[in-house]
Amino acid sequence: MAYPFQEIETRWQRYWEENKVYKTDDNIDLNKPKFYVLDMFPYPSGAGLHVGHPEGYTATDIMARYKRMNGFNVLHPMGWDAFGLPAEQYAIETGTHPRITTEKNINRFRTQLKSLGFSYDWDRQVDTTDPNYYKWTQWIFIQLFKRGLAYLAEVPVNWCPALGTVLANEEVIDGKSERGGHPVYKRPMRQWMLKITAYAERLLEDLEGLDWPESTKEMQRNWIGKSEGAEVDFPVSGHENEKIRVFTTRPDTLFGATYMVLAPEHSLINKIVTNEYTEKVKKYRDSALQKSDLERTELQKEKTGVFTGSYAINPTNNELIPIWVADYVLISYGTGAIMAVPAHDQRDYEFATKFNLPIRQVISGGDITKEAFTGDGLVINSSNEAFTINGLSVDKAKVKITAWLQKKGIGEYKVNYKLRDWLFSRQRYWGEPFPVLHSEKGDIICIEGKDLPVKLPEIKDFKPRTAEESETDPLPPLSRAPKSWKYVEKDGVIYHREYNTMPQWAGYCWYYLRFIDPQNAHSLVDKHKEKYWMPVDLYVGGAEHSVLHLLYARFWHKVLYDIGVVSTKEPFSKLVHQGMILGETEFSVYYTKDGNAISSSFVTSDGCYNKTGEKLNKKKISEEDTIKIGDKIVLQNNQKIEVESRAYKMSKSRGNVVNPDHIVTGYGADSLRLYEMFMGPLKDMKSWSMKGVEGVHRFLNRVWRLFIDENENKILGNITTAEPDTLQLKTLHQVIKKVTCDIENMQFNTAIAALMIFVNEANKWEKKSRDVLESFLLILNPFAPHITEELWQRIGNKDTIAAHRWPKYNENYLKEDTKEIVIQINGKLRATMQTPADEADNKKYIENQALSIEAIKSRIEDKSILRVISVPGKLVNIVVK
RNA sequence: GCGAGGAUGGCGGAAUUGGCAGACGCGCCAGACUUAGGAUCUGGUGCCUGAGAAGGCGUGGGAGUUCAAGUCUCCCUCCUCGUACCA
Repeated sequence: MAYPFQEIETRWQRYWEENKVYKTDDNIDLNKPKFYVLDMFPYPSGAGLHVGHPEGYTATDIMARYKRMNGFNVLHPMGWDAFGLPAEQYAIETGTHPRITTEKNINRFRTQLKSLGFSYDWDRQVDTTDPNYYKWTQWIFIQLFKRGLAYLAEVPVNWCPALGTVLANEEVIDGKSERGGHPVYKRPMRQWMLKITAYAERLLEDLEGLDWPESTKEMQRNWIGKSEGAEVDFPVSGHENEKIRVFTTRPDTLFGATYMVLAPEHSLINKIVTNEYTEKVKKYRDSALQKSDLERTELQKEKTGVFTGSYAINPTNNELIPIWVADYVLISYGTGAIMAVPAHDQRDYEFATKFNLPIRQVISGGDITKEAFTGDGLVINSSNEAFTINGLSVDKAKVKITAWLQKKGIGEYKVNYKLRDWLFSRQRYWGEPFPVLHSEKGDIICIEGKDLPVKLPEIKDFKPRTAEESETDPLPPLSRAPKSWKYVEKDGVIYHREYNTMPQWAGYCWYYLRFIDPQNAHSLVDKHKEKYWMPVDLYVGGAEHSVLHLLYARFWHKVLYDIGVVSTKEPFSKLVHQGMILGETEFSVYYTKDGNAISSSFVTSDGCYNKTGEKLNKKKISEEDTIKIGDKIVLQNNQKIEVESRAYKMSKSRGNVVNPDHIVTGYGADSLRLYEMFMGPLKDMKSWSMKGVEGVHRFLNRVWRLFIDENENKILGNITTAEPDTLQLKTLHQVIKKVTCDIENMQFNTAIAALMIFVNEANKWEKKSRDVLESFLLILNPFAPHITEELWQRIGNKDTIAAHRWPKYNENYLKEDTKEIVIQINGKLRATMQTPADEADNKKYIENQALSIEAIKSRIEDKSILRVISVPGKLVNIVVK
């Protein structure tokens, strides 16, 4: 019945492994072109592989196999991003050392990946938790430190009590932790920071030349958040020595600044607050500081703030303007203080309206009685004795006033970035130790050379102190390491080690370099090898890493470039995100408590009846119970009731997770690979369908029967060495052309469709040419490596199919004797005609032919021809009236 | 709010430069083989009208450009993703 996929797949996987068929040798022919194709390496979770993993991995595997067959040296490695929270959480819960869990999970992942037939060079696998690997992660940190790009600072950090650790800005989403969704609070803490801001401009500029999804580049641009403007000093009335420096992108509206706002954390507040307001301000600050990020932004649309009692002086007109404290100004951006121009900034407008502060229009346009005018216009109300910008456009006014500020020494042109330095320490156990030592006096020295790596010490209690007592600094697990690890004597001075560890991203930042030279004990990567293999030609992975990993890795890469370790400015020249695979489409009906069905169009997004607000029960039904009428899907037996049809993200709780192991057992790895590529375009989100798996599985069975007599279990007798006929050659060369072209463009779904067409055709042939079938196996091979190896061997070849060259198509075989020309009347298809190929491009000829066709003649005989348009080789359109 | 992407049969999706809409697969219908079929093979299958021949309508909705629009322009609706007081 079904071809013996299990036996075949096991056999060839063993063959590939034993013969190291996919090994990328260290001594390669450097004259051959190279192709470095990389997957974002996985975190080996306890849950094992899910069907999302093989999607990108199959795509890269197809590219790797295709490029090898085209004479490229291919680097196609796999490894493990194995530091991280889950193993540590498991350790906390069960006392199992994270190393044990990690090893177990890695073994499971590797077995699973091997069962899918990926052509990785397993001799190159790297593991971020391997001391031989993190030695170099630590080495890179030292390079950063030596260049002033890593520093300790007391900074307001994102403190997540539930996780017992601090998080990077990039790891906080909507005021909650990216992992787990726990609330995050701002608190000052002394932490390691990486000066990614020093690279902001280069990170922004170099995006330009990358072949990456536009959306991802745009996200990085937004994250870097470059804005141009000016910094301006405002003197504080009654405090001769104090001034408030603000950043603004709208210096042209300086005359319209009617008040100022300091962030609650601003250091000047205590100096300038008047006695009368001290108590109020303190209260406000305390409450603002206690709020989580979420409370300060998302939940609080209404502006709040308090007056300090002090006034600043608007330098353009010497007006006294009140200084307020409000949490809509963030300490972490710009200078932590703003000049408020309520007429031309919506946030300031809302604040001014609420607290009755003056609003002065300085740009013409809009209606400032209703809302702030942020558009373009001409400057008004903006002059003093010495100087005017009235009548200028916004752009010109910006330039002129900035020059004036600069001349007076009270301001200057300034570029600001939203990007902030990268908070690089975590209060966790399962991460890379920092290769530094601290002395009592606060000196920091690096650990280098033979003292690397600094290995993780053995400890028993992996728990971070989850300081609900949020006043005290959290104590990282490493602070409980044995004294022998914690203290180090050097030149008579006792140092203690760093107790924080690096975040998971650290090892992820540079693994693509280690794959090039994974065993090198002397350097991170050999210079010559690096020069040959870099940059990564194709990088495939999820869009969730658009900012985090891909920005961090680019930053480290640029540092490594600056110190001569790598030869390219950017690590990944082409990037593709595979789309998420959702579960099977589900159909559901909503019911009230009384059991009445409610049409889905009356159901709110949170599952309530929009008429009564009642929370509804959702019941999953089978597709057979539904019917589509018009553009609505309704219940078969109650067609008034609309049914909700949706595919959901796979999740354990929803019970719609598809386990790749089951597909491999039931249909084979080739079917899984083929199905995932056939589902739709790689980049698109798509939903799983078991029927679809069966469809491609049937296709592979048809391929099998194209070669094998199932009763005899041997090659069919009608496969001969005789010359193929022209039709067979044409069919073959069509599919070679289509598949070649589609693989180049990573359009695997249409490549597979073309392969299916070939098989449908070839199955009709009475006699089949062995050459033709072999060529077909070669182009099917990257998609379905096992079945093609088997048939390749059974048809009489001794060696592996992987060693053979990709077939070339020959245009001569694709030529047609006749071409079909479409005939339209007024743009509507009315007939087609076969035309000799050598006449098809002759306009006169095809027009005359078209007009002589009976079906056309009869349609136009009582009408007059206005014009005839013809496209050579394609169509004739007759315009009549 | 802002930014990006998307909407094509019953479903997943095809469709160089505007030039036969719906490739391929699923599902469905009919037939063959069969003790049987949820195996396999053959044929059919966008919708509507029609016995048929044929005709009309069709790429989220509305306008426009064009001999010709899924494809180009403008407006609108909905969906997905990202982001959110960044001065």
